[in-house]
Amino acid sequence: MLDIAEVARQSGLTPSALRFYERRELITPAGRNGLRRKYHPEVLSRLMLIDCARSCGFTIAEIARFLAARPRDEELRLRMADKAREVDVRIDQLTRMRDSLQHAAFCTHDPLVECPEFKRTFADAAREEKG
Amino acid sequence: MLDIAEVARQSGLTPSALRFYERRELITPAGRNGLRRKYHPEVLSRLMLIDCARSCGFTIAEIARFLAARPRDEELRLRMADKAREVDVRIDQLTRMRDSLQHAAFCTHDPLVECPEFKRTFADAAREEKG
DNA sequence: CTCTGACTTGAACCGCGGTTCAAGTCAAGG
DNA sequence: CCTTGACTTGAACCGCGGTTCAAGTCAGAG
Repeated sequence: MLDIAEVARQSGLTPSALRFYERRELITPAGRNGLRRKYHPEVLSRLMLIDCARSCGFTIAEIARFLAARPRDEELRLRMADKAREVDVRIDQLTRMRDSLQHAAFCTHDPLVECPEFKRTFADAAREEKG
Repeated sequence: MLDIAEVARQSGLTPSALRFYERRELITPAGRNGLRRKYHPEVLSRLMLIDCARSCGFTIAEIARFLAARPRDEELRLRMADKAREVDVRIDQLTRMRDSLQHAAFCTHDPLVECPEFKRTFADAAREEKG
């Protein structure tokens, strides 16, 4: 069993963030030693999942619903499929953004935003949003 | 020239958001008609760029610095190259997240989070973060 | 048994990205 | 000229994702 400081150290989160996640029902301590929380080591992989989801743009509330999901929850399935499509769109955006950044890091236009190649990227993005 | 309501309509933002962006120096009206802002149509493509950057996880402050960039700003170039690498990592994360979501939408594990295929995804993510 | 210092709680606060509100201005139509 | 209603301002407020603080508890070392 791990205490909160150990979980914090291994997960890279602060104790206050862990308590905050608990209030939002993302994690639960395995038990207490007096007042002090003690955690199963498995909490660490759950925290990794949470971290990954957060950095993919899910809110805390979404993650909580998701973690509580059971296979019968058809509505949630639909939401997940929706989210998968959203994520796909974001992947395209990010891909263009990465290409633009790479170009911008070498481009000599002044100001950089006026670079025609750069502008084309966003024209493409706009076209895709409509089409 | 467009008035603020027209820019709002065409960009999908609210007038208050446009004024907020102005305070943060993301956009500037071309002039005023009395007190009322009037905008060049070009502001719309700038707003699309801003929107794209926002949805790629840039903060308002980052975007402001970026929009003001000139080719001599070597520090900014480095930051952009860094950011390109960060974005690349995020693309990988999102790709895994999309795959997981697609799987989860059909998976029958109860609870869904306990699905081994699902867990593998995050184990992969963890491994990649180290390597 | 006493002390210490890491833990506990709830409540207040923070920065971000805006929105909402009250009060005032003013361009355009009648 | 008068009204109207879309604009203007600054200031207060919002939800999110936490952090910080004050006050209290208590496990374990000495």
